[in-house]
This record gives sequence, structure tokens and C-alpha cells, in this order.
Amino acid sequence: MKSELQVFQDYIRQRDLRRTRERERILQEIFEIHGHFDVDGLYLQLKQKGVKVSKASIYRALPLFIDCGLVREVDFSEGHWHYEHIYGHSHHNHLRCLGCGEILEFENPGLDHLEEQLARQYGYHIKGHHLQVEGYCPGCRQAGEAPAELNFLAKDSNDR
Amino acid sequence: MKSELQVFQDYIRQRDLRRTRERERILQEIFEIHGHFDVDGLYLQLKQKGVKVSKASIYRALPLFIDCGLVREVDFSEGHWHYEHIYGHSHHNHLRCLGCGEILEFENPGLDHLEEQLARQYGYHIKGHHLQVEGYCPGCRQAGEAPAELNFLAKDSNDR
DNA sequence: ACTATTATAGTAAATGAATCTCAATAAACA
DNA sequence: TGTTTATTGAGATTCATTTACTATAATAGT
Repeated sequence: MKSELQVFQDYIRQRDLRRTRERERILQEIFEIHGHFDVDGLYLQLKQKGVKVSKASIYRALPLFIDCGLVREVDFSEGHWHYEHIYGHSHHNHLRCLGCGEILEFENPGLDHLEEQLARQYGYHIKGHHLQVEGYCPGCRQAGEAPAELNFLAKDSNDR
Repeated sequence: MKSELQVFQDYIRQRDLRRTRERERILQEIFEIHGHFDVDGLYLQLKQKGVKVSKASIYRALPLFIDCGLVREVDFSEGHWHYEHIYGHSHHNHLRCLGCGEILEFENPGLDHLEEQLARQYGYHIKGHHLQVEGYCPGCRQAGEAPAELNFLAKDSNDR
């Protein structure tokens, strides 16, 4: 399998773009990160290592990485985007705890089938999907299970 | 079934909050909107009708509507949040065209089962999920099916 | 109804993520 | 080596959202 750097270089080559040490250093850093990241964290992490890259360059590089399938947007929370590198990982979705923010990853092959069905049904050419499930982890359940008097929305039995 | 106004009033009553004409007017307007909306559009729509409500009030009211289950965030695109009213509608997901932005709604009962499975597997108390499928609609397919030379990411057969 | 309390509205200022401008730099290539 | 032009960094800018502040008005108690 190509390395992420090779993928990116191929992408660069096929456009009017240029290889630069900044972009490749940013890409390297992203693939050294376990889990999710945001622009600020990435910037600080590079700074701590003495790598001089401006935030503007990070903001400019991310759409390229996304466009060539190396990175994807995970979610927009806390007022900004969170990303993850996806190249070399099988597609997965996220289960997020609304209490502590913990994020678990899980796979759901059933969604492939759903995509096929949607493609047939609506004539779409499906590119992908985002699925995020939210709830409270075992440790946060008590906090999450709001006091009964707040359950004014008398949902029916398929309440989830 | 309770009206959305009643739901909101119950919610208000059970907190330290107060009923105000502004919030109830905003809520009414939201439920008159077909489809998705954003703060700016909602504000203009109210303005056109001669309703004087500040954007700040809209921004302050939305979290309340979301908290009591009347409204939900749909996605963050074009630099701001999009919402929809959900009370009285069965849960659905979105198929969005990356070309023209068209949004189709579809249901997927299979996700209920997924939620149950995740609850069992990880001990989570699941509150809900967001699923968004992306692709190109029949009219935009040609634009979306990028020139072959750009498919440098040699994906395998489960490419979707 | 009158009063006290305090949540809420509106306005404008503040915040902060993301984008853009522009001059200097450095890839790419003849 | 020289030319072309994409890219960088710094700072300014934009724009959605939040906040501070003061006036208002909703609620509860009398």
C-alpha cells in the first residue's frame, strides 16, 4: 500500500500544485496523531516540536488532505471542526459520550447496504456517509439520565 | 399529542425560565418552515412579517428548543449551523447532494437495532444518532464523477 | 392590583474560527 | 541560472456566535 505521503505526492503531481516541506510536515504530524485532532491542537503540537508552520498553512492544507482521501472531518463541536486521518483505516463510525466526550469507534457494514439501496432508489452516486451515535457512557449515565421531572416529552415506546 | 407550544411551555415551567412572546413567536415560525433553516433565514423571515425579534434572542432560544426535543441541529455547512424542527416527525436521516445541495430524507429503522447493539456492547445509554449520506444526485453525477486521472487513490472493490 | 425579584430582550461590543491580502519566498522547469 | 507562479507567513478581515450591560417585563407574594 502506498504511504500517505505517496498518496499526497501523487495528488500534488496531478494538479497545478507544488510539494512543500510545510504541507508534508503537517501531513506527517497528522498521521502521528492517535485519534482526533483540531487545527489548534495540531498547530501547538507542531510548535512544541519546533516546527514552524503557520495556522494559515494548516487551514490551507487540510482541504487538500480531505480531497485526496487522507483525512476527513469528524464533527463540528466546541465551535470548530475536528478531523482524523483515515487513510489505512477501515471505515468506522463514532459513539460519543455526551458527558465526558469519550469517543468509541465501531464498524457497521450494514451501512454499505444502505448506500447501495439509496443509490438504487434515488439514482445517486454515493460518496460516503457520516454516522455519529450519541449517548452516555457507563460512568456518565447517571448524569445523563436527567431527573424524571424533566421528561416532559412523553415519548412512546420506541424512545431511544 | 401535545402541540409544540405546549411542549415548550411545559419545559419552561419546569425550569427557572419564563414564557416570553419572543420565544414563542420564534418557535411558531420554526414550525411554519418546511425543511431546514438557519439563523439568518429565520431572522429575515420574521423581519419580513414585521415581527421584531433580535438575532441574539434566536441564538438564545435555539438551545432551549433543542434541549426539549423540538428542534435539532442538522449540519454545519457553509460556515454555520442548519436546523430543522423534529417534533411530530418520525426520525429520519439525510441524503445530500454534494453538487447542488439538494437534501432528501429517508428512514432507516435498522439504526434502532444498531443503537440497541451499541448499548449492550458498551454499556451506553444511547440518546440518538446523526446519519448523513453524501453523494451526487442524478443531475450532478457527471460533475461529481471526477475525471479518472484524479482517482489516484486506488481503492479496492468495496469502494462506494 | 402593587411590589419585589430576577429572567429576558435588545444593542452593541467581544470573541474566535476560518479566510483573505499581500509581499517575500521557493518550487518547478526550461 | 533564470523565469514563472504556487505557496508561505503575518496580519487584517470576515462572519457566526456569544457576551456584557441596561431596560423591560414575567412571575410570585402580598
